[in-house]
Amino acid sequence: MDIESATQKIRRFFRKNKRLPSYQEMCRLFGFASKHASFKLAAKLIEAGILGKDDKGRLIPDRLLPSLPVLGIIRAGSPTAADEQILSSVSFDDYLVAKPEKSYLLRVSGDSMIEAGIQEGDVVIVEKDREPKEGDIVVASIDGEFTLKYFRKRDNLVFLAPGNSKYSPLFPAENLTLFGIVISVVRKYH
Amino acid sequence: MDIESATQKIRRFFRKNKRLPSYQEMCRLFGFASKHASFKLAAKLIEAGILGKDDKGRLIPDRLLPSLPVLGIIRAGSPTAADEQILSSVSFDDYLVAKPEKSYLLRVSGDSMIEAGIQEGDVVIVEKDREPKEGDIVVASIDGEFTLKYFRKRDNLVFLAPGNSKYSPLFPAENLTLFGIVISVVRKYH
DNA sequence: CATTATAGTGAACGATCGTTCACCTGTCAA
DNA sequence: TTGACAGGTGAACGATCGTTCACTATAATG
Repeated sequence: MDIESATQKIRRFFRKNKRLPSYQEMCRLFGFASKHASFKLAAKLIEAGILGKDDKGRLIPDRLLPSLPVLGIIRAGSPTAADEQILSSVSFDDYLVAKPEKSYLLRVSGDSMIEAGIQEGDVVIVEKDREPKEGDIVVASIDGEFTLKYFRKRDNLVFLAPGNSKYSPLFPAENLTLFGIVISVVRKYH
Repeated sequence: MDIESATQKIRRFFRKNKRLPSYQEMCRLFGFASKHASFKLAAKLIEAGILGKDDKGRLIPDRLLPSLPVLGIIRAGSPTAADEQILSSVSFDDYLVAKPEKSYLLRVSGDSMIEAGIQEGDVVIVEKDREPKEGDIVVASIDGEFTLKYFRKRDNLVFLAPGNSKYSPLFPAENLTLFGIVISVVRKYH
């Protein structure tokens, strides 16, 4: 049983059960008859940095989580491994949603932010209770209308600007309520 | 100890340790002196659908995972809970990356796909070993140049089209190698 | 051939696991 | 005042946990 296929099997187990297998379960997973075989294999995985250990000796995932390789574009040539490893080990959940208790998702309808690269059908992650800065994309209700727009502030004048030259900026006549600022955008093609 | 604050503490533990606490650890977490108190509290959380149980009696997360509310835009009015719950319980990892073993990440440079809503600095998730269909966005090497473009096929003529009217379509003179098709896009603002 | 290393078996240990049971409070309604 | 009940304590159980040790089988090396 080589390390790579073992990693793959453990990863599959972890994705399915949301936890790591015990040594006993690894035996079923790998076809071992003895727990000690799993124990030694796990030691190798720890050595390889794929698994880790708790303060109290329990197995914990380390580089087991979907660590997609991050490639960089070199102008001419094939894609090569990028030096930055920011995304490689972190889950998208942690990467995209900093404060899950203050966030919600919104499926975008309309084309008012299309020049900002936000299309119909995209999902935006919105964080509440945060002071918007000039240029942020915000979810707002302006005079009863509910929209996704740029937050603009010019000489103490606050208004909402669309990311689409077909539309005009919105100046609040009566009421402007902010429901949060957009911290990330997600799009899925297939 | 009410259910909500217990859920919050367990969620915090799970995010930190990538696993659920044992009843003993819950005692430290909740300030209990007896495991049985944790046991009964966990029973309530299971009743509430927040936790679940394994085939073998182990605790597993159910609705504990970061379940961001998905809101929908009603034309006039405040955002309300959307009927679709696709995203609510699924992690972004599972949502965005269908086949992690065949995927990689690419940080986008350049503006050649800006009209497709893909900007400089965005991260695209690319899946390898997949036959591109007309209109797919692909990562390709054309005559030694490495790019992100639309895959076009017209009357058996294959070429690459940019998502930016400033640029022209690229017709392969010698060589066209595909490195995968873009299945999702991720952008982070803050 | 002998030797060393690698991989797996199998038994055993103390610790921790989930679970059950009996008991001890308070609080609130009858 | 009484009884029921919910919430927490504490001890106990068998099962499983991680870990250790001694042993076997196979392959590679000299």
